Amino acid sequence: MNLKELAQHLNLSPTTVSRALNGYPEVKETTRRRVEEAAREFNYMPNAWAKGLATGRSMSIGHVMPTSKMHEMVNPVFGDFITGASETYVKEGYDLKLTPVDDGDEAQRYRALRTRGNVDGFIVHGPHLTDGRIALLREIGLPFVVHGRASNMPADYPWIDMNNRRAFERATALLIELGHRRIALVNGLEHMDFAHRRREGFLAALASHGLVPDPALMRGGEMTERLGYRAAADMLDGTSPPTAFLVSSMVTAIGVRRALHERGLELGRDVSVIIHDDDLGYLRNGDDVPIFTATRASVREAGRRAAEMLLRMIRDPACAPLQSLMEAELILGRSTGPAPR
Amino acid sequence: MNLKELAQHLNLSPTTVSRALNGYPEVKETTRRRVEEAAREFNYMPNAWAKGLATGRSMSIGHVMPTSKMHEMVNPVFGDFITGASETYVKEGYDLKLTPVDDGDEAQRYRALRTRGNVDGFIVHGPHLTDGRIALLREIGLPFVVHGRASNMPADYPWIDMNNRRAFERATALLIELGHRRIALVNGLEHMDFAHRRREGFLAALASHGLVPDPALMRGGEMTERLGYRAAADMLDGTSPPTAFLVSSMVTAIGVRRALHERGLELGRDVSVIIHDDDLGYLRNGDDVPIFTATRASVREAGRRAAEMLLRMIRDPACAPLQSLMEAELILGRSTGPAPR
DNA sequence: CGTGGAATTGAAAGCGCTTTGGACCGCCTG
DNA sequence: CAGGCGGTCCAAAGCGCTTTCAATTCCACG
Repeated sequence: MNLKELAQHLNLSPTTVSRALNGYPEVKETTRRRVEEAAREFNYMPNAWAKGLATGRSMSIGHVMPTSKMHEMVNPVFGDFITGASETYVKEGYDLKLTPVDDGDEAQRYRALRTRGNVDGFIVHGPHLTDGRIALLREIGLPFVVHGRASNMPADYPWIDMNNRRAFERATALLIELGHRRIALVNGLEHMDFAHRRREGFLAALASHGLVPDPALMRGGEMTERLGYRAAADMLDGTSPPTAFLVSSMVTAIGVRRALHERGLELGRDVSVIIHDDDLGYLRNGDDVPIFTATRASVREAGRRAAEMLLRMIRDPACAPLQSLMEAELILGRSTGPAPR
Repeated sequence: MNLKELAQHLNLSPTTVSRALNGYPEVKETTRRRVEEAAREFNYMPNAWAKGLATGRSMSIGHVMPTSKMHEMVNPVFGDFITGASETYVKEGYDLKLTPVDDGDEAQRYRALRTRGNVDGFIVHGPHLTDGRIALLREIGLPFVVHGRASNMPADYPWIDMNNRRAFERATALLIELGHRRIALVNGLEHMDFAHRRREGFLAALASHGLVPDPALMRGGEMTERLGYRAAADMLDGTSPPTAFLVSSMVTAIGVRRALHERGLELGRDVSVIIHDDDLGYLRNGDDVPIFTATRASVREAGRRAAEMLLRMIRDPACAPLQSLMEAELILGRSTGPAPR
């Protein structure tokens, strides 16, 4: 059943039916109802391609995930973000188009999505400190929102981010107040912007308490269980082991915990750990009582909001670049305690 | 730059240019080259909407994720599967369209995707033992591939699955051979087909060794860390605790490990654990030496293959339903050992 | 009653591509 | 030389929708 057939059934012109269905004001209320009813009855739905062709809008959003950075991107964070974004899209009638892209032809690919006209906007995932995609997308001229920021770029693009710096600064300060002096940082890959900011927060807190950072207690890498295990193992077996860890992800912290257990150390008594918790659906930080003390911010919520921002910018192209900073909450679990003497 | 403009530049008709670009035989070789060159030069790409409208093919595949089963679906397995599928799609010029769907209007939504004509096929995620989507999709008439199977349905639809039954049967047999008699199963949600099959495999192995399953040692649920912890804690504190665990996921096993450690039990010595390992990118089961003894099958590879099957069926609609069963490999890690006496 | 403006509806021209049904040309065959 | 036949190319008709512009109807009002 297409528009023309539906119109014939109703003894109306396609014009009127189209208008009725799209909420234009110049159609009589009774006609509109008649049309809507018939549309429901025959289960009519406009053909997306024809509509896209006629309107120039595609009603879909491109999420481009770089595959060479796969380890970083195809991770639960990505999944949860996408889910959040989808919740918004589905409400507004948008679709989500996922495009993996090999690192080389990134520009090529964005342009293709543009000129083939099949997305109305982009979400950019996993920005680096310096990230060429921002200039590229601006040049391409389609609305976009970056999940995260790129510290080394002029900050006049649209983004949504969690306040990584503040979160890690607060967490570090908490550990210091608990008496810890040798605090380790197990971070993500530090060319990624979020990890860089976390480190800044960490360093700022140390500095403001007059502590000198020890390079031996800072480690960055892909946030795997293994990284946590290795980093913790090395540090704990070192000459002057840390009494506390700041860990960038739940998964990594599990590795840290493994190293602790292996050495007969008890979490929260012998060694304190604070993690950043993205509040992922399937990897919860305890239920009633959090296992880990954590800075927490829902990445799913970020996805929802990013999508809202993007849609708003699509609807109103004149709109200034929207930006949004989310604060993490600091929640107390059982993994922190006063520094052992 | 659109087709017409390109044609004018070349002093050709749009017809010829279109044919040249789409590899039709009735265009002179020199003309074709001229056209291709110009297309490259002006960076011409056909408008996807127009093309879709004209051809009736959309060059995109729908992945529908049910949001009420979110906990099960939006998990790393889903992410890795998608990644694998994308690798295939991108090679063949397809796009991946992600649609979350509220449980109620599932049928509605599939139909909408169909009649609005914006996908050429579906991948079905997370089949239940009895799953209405299969009949629905068949009725809708678009090609589809199910990731997993639905045991209670006639098996004449296209699917790709891992041999869950065999994997768990082998794993159980291994534990029995190591002398274990009280073996616990910490499974996924057992209305999900994969979990059901795993349990069958587990039971079959017990039976064929003359062992009687103990309901107190079987638990199913969402495969979270917490499930593993709770299940293990309860069972270990019970009247006759198990000496070995069979665990359906890496994440869950981490919870089991936590319970063990808390009780001063050592993995592989006091208690053996075998997991199923989906070989996820960021949650590896060790590197050189696997931490857990595991049945392993790459879910990403499954995604790749599922996509290939689907594309083949799209190209050849007369093609019989493709089906593919992948075997898991059993890898020995450090989490298993002879039963303590 | 006539009239102008608002309300309502339609005809038709795209949107950018594919594809059908020729047209034209050169060349081979009988 | 007529007829036929590949080899190339093009004009034009869609695909199903939106949107501009114009037509028609309906009323209120003078």
